[in-house]
Amino acid sequence: MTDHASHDAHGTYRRRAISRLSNFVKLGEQEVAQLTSMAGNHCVMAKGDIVHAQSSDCLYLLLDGWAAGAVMLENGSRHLTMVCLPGDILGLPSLAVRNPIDTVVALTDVLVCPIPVEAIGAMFASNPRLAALMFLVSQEERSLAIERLAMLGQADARSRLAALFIRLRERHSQLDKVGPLTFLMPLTQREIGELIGVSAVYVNGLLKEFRTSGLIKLQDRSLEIVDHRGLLDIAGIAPWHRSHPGWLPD
Amino acid sequence: MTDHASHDAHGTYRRRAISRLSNFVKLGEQEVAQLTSMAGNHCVMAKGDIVHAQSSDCLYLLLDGWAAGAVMLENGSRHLTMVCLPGDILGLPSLAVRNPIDTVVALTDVLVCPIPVEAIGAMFASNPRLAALMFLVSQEERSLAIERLAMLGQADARSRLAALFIRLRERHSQLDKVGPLTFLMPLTQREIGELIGVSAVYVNGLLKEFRTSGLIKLQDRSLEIVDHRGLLDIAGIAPWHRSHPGWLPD
DNA sequence: CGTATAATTGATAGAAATCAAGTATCGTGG
DNA sequence: CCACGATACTTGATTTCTATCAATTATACG
Repeated sequence: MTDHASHDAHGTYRRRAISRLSNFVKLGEQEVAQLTSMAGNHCVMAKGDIVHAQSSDCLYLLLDGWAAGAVMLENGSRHLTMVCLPGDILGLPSLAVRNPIDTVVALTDVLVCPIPVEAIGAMFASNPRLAALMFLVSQEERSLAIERLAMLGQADARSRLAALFIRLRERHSQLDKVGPLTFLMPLTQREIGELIGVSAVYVNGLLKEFRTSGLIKLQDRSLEIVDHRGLLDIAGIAPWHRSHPGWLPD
Repeated sequence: MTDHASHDAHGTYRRRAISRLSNFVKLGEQEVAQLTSMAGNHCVMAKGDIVHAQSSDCLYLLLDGWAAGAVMLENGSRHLTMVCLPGDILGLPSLAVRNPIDTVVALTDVLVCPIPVEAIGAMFASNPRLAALMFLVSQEERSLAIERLAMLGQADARSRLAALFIRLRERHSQLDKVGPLTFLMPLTQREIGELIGVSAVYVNGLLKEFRTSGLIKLQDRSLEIVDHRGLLDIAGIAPWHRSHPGWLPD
């Protein structure tokens, strides 16, 4: 994460981020170009920074690093509602609501591109296919949120932790096709607890259990999915499959 | 709910449903007409029916009655992820994903209009303002889901029940401006439990507590919010405020 | 009027939080 | 290179919240 600026001068990060979008539907050259042009100059933010708050009048395309949607409750605790990986657009939900829910915090140092909201409106007018794609991506994230909601309501902490690892791996492998079973997982135990709704102490015990059961290996912020089938069984979920709708315009 | 068909011949239910959309941004006459025309002939479904499953190739506009997004977990339990009121569009999240999450069940007898997905694609091409509005509405629902997610993860059952009643009242009063503090609330205690992630037995105890504390009155499926401020305090949330963005096309 | 569903109440069990204390681990500056 | 503080992790004891079980009483429904 030291060399962001110079790398992105070549558009490396932008291409990677946009490729995650275009694996939903095929995009033409000029559409990729339009997406690229919507995002302004990249900027770096430090771990712990608030990338997006309610007051902001722009969205952000995450180019590198991990972020998370965060909700601060009045009782003082924080919940992390989703993990954001490169290619995610940050701040969409807050377009519709004035309430200060859905802030986005950087979990690592991150590289982002601001996207003015006017560019979103312009995109709806000028390129309905891209608009529909953004709509679709947003529905996918909503579906993921619905799944987390259901598991938080009805499944125990063990299942929720297994589901977290499975979905993280799936989303991560959209980015880097190589070595999809081992990847950098920079979440602290506290953050994992904030994601699945348990205390950090309890996360610690679950991780110990997962390791001794041979489900995962986790050290130095590197996570290896050892027994994928076992994790699926514990989570009680199926692998995620995007649809490839034929109804998009163009 | 006996006379749906004849009433909707006059478009009463359609106008009410669409008015809930248009309180987000002002819609012109012809836009309302286009929205109305997208929805096909209404049909009635019975309490308990599955309104929308994954395989379906159309969405539904809910005209009357209550429905809910439901997730069936492999452990046999069911979670209700959102309450759907007239004016809600059912089935949007499943546009992006093949997994069979997000079914919609009728909590009462309901009146719905099917909307073919091709009509959504056509709307993106022909009326970007309506498309952006649907995008916005969807982001609002995502924000509501994010809030439920955070409360389920970090707040206790008492807070979650209070938050449920508050948000239900707010959404209900978008429909019927009269008597917003008392309204028909057809959820059973079991369904409330499936919404806030606790057992029906525990819901029973919480309701008893709410009644004796003078927070609510609840009988014959009619809910009265007696102490709104008290509920807000227990829930630890603020009233919901839609934004009125100026960036929509047209 | 019988039957299924919903609501209520009490007793017990289990899941996860909190409290407390201690041990890495790491970046920073002397 | 080491000392230092801050953050992250680990472990065990105790408490709180909520589930489950069991039994009873409404309430609706054909």
